[in-house]
Amino acid sequence: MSGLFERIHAVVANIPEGSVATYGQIAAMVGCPRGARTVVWALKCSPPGLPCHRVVAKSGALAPPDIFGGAQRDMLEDEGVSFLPDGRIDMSRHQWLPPDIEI
DNA sequence: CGTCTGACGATGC
DNA sequence: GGCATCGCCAGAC
Repeated sequence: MSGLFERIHAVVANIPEGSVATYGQIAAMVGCPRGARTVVWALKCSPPGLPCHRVVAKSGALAPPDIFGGAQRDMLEDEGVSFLPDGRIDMSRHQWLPPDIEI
């Protein structure tokens, strides 16, 4: 795990179904409290199999439609995530509370 | 080494 | 509460 890059992927891979994490939250978990944008970059280079659709903005807003072809909301709803009328995630219900910090 | 990129976050208006 | 701006970080070139 030499790179922050790989730690970010490890954390994202541990987000359970039915929960979501924010960019800033993940950044903090890997030791970069203000590295939200680094997480964005890391997800851009995310390997296949990584549930990057479970990473959203702190406000509950999803990624732009072209990123997941508009399927992000479907995938999340399929996992049990509920949405507000705004089209944003109900963060108070679904934001991931990590049981243990990933090293 | 300087510059650019990114799906953000906090702040200020 | 929504929008604009600045800040922030790491990897690619």
